[in-house]
Amino acid sequence: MEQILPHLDSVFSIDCVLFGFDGKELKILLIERNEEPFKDWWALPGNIVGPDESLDQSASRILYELTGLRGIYMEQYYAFGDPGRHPQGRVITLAYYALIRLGGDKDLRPVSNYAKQANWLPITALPKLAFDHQKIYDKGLEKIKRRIKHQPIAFELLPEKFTLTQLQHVYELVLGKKLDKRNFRKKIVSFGVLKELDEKQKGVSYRAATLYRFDKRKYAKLFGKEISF
Amino acid sequence: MEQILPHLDSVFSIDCVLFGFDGKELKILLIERNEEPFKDWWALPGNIVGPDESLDQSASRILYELTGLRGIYMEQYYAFGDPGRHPQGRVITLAYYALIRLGGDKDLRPVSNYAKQANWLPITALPKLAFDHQKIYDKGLEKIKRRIKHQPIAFELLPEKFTLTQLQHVYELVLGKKLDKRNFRKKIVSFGVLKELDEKQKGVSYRAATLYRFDKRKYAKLFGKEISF
DNA sequence: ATTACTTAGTGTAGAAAATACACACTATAT
DNA sequence: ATATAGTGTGTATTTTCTACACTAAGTAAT
Repeated sequence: MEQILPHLDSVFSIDCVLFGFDGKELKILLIERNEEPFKDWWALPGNIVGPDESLDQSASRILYELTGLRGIYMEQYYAFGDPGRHPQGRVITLAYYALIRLGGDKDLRPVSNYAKQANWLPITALPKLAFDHQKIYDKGLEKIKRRIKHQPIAFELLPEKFTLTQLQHVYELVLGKKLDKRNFRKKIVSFGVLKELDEKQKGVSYRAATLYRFDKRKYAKLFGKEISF
Repeated sequence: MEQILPHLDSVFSIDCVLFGFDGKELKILLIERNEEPFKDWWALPGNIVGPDESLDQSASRILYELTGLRGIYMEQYYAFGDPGRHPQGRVITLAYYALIRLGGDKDLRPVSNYAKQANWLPITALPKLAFDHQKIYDKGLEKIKRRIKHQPIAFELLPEKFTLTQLQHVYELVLGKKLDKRNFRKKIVSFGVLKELDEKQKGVSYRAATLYRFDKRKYAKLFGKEISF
C-alpha cells in the first residue's frame, strides 16, 4: 500500500558479513575506515543500493567490488534501521551474508578507496566495530548457525573437492562445538548429497583422505525434504 | 560502511502480512485500494517508515493504525526492492508478519482513508494482489510454516485459553497437512510449555475439552533448547 | 626395511524419539 | 434412552540418536 512517494532523506544501504574459511579458522572480512565517523575503526563492508538494481544484484555488486568474487551464495537476513544507528542521518541497512573459501588459487582483489585496508580477521578475536556492526555480525552468525543445520551452505566454505574431516571441521567451527566423527560421517553421507570421488588428498604427510564433492543435482532432487543436523 | 549520505529518491516502507485465525480458517488482512496505481485491487496493508521510528516501532504503529491492535508478536522477514516493483518509483519494502486471533471480544478498528475497505480474506481463496504482494504473501506463509515448527507462535492465533484440538487445528492449517491426534498431544505436552487449567470449554454441545494456556515463563526457561515439530 | 607417527576410516549396542494405529468416555440434544 | 460429536488415552514398531575405541594406510625418519 504505497500510495504516495514523498521525498525522504533516508538512505538505504547493504552491509555484508563475509564469512571466510581458510582451512583452519572462520574469519570475516572487515574494513578499516579512513573517514569520519568512526575513522580508524573496523567496520563491515557495505555500500549504498543503486537506483536501478535489485537488492540481490546490489549485494552481488558490492561483494564483487570489495572482493572480486562472483557467483557466491549470498542471502539477505535482516534489516537494521534504528534512527540513531548512523550519526549523520537515517540509514537503513539490509544485511547479507556470504560464505567464501579463502586462500587457494585466486586471491581477493584489493579493496578501493573506502578504507585504509581490508582484512580477514578471525571471529575469535574481533576488534570493536563501527556503528551497530557488532549487532549485525552477531545476528549473521546466529543466522548461519541455524542455516547450516538445514541447508547445504557449508560447502561454500570449502574447495570443490574436500575431505569429510574438512567438512566436519567447518560444522564444528560454525556451530561452536565438537562433533563425533563417526556419527557425523554417517549422517552427512546418509543425506546422499555427497559424491565420493576416486581421488585422494595430496600433499599431506600422513594417510590421504578420500575427496568428496557436493552434488547439486542430488540435492535439487531432495527439495522439500528437510535436512537436519 | 556508510560514509556519505547522498539524497536519494527512494522510499522505504513496511508491508504487513497479518495472519488471522477465527477458529476455523486462516485469513489475511487485505485492503481494497482506492487510488491509482492498482485502484480497486486488493493489497497488503502497509505504510511508510517515519523518520524517527525504529523499524519494529514503525511496524507496530502501522499495525495499530490499521487494526487497533497492540502487543502482537510481529517480525520482519524479508526486504523486497526490485526496481520495478512500484510503478511510480523506487520503493523498498520490508515485510513483517503478525499472527492475530480474530473475533472474540474486541473487534478491529475500522481502517482509515487509505482504502475503500479492509477485510479478512481466507487464504484458500485470495484475489489477485497489487504490486508484488502475492510474492510477499507467499514468502510470509513459507516463513511462518518454518517458524511454527520451532517457535511458539501458534498461540498468537488462539485465545488465551484454548483446547488442544484448537491448537492442533492451527498447526494443521499452517502446515497444510493433517496430524495424528495422539502424537500431537504427546509431543506438544512434552515440551512443557502448556499449563493445563481447571477449566473446561463452554457452550459446546458435546463433551467439553480441557482448556490450556501457554506458559511464557516455562518457555523462557527452555531458551536455547530447540522445539521441533 | 623397520619403526614411529599421524590421520583415515569403520560398527554396534542401548536410549530416545517418531510413527502408526482404534476404541471407550462424556456431555449434550432430542 | 439413544444418537451424536468430539475428547482423551496406550502400545508396539521403526527409526534416529548417541556414545564409544580400535585398526588401516600412508609418510617420514632412521
